[in-house]
Amino acid sequence: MSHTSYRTIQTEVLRRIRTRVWQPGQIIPSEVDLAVEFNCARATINRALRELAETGIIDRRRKAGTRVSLNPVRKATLDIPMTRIEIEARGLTYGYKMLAKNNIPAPEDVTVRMNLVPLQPLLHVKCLHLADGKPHVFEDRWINPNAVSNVFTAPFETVSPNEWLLQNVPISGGDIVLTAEPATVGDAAALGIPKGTALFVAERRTFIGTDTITFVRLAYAPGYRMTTHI
Amino acid sequence: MSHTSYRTIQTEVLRRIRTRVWQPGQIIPSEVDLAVEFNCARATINRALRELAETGIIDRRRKAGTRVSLNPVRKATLDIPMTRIEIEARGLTYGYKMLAKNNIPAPEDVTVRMNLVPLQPLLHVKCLHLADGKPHVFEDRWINPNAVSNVFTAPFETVSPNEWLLQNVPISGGDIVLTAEPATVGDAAALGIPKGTALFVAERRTFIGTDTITFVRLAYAPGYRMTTHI
DNA sequence: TGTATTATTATGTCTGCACATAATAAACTG
DNA sequence: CAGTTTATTATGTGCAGACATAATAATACA
Repeated sequence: MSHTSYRTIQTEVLRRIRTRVWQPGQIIPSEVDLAVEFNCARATINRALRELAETGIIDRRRKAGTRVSLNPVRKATLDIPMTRIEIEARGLTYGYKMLAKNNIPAPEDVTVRMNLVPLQPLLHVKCLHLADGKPHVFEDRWINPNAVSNVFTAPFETVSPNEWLLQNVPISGGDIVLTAEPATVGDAAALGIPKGTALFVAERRTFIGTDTITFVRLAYAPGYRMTTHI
Repeated sequence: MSHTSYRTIQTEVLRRIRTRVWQPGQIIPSEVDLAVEFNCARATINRALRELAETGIIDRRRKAGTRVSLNPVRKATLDIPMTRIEIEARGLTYGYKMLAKNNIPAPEDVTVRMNLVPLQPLLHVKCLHLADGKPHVFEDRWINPNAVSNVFTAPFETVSPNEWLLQNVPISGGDIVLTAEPATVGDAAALGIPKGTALFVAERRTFIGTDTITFVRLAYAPGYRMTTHI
């Protein structure tokens, strides 16, 4: 066996798990043993298994060894592109319209989520992303000017906060909450749909260090599908 | 600098990207150069950058080199646990109730999605997962008996298909579609909510090789939040 | 001048070795 | 025997070197 790549090993390991040669909860041979079996370096086995562990298929612990996951928590990867790119990737024409821009004290539910003091003034931008002229997603965003000093120079009349922030603010961490909600009056007006329509909603918080940069609620027009694969 | 781990390098690379020392679209020094700068092996730089590339922060291409992503497609990881585990992890009591089980010809929308011939008999199971006695998610599942020969022996009266399949069927892959839908009559009856309520719905297909094992529609009770972080 | 061929180069992967570290098992001790 | 200390061990990480491969740049050629 000459060409023993880490991918070959992954395939074989997956086959053994699928065919129950190695059963859920069971320990599998050590890296050293597998390296002997596959006639390769331990580093190669290590890489193969490390990547599989990242997907949740196997569990690894020092000294305890590697075992097939008992409670398979599969991990799927969601791609979070810029909205413009997402629309253009579907072959549709992207359109953008700013609906409102204010620098106002944020309501409490926003300041709580952003971990800021109540009534702190934040930049509030509402806008609409269009696909082939039709409303695609309604963006309702709060931006912390203290974390993004030059935000007042941003041309949100022509560039979406989504895009401007991605291009102008240092990349950092965040979290995302996906829910289904009935369309509010504001959603309904922006998207041109009846109030109460079931909407796919994503709420995202973005941090830099411990500061919350921005909080955004994205209400997608009916029919939106977020897809991923395992 | 003695302790130059790949994590240290990742942190520093991220810092340079955040602080615009390396700007979006710009090429960054080669692995060899960075190895010299950080006084470590190229393999260490390689690992640091390879992992960052997996998150979409940088783009790497042979010969062309490594550059900071111009259109950052962030990648978030969704955990897909067994429903029982998901509920118990929140400290709630898990409950399960089978609502129906039939071996019937599947409707066309199901056979299409499962890539099967029309009207093929499939095992249809409807059930409810409860959290602290309250409906949590309504599971409407179709199982291909040809791909899961022993499915008729499965005790779906007491164990959910979700759980039984994960424990008993070798899975090779699948895809997930997340949407928001108004509750159907069936959803409403199962979950005890008004028809038309906005529901978070996940549709999952699971494959073994090219065969579709199962197609499931999971309609979550109002208030369900799917969370992830970047 | 446009096209085909041939370097060149940065990343991709593998090896063999070394030491670090966390978690367990074994030994020890009061 | 319970509790603590001390091996032991599988994985985690790092290094130096080698060859593979894809993509570009340079060159040769028609």
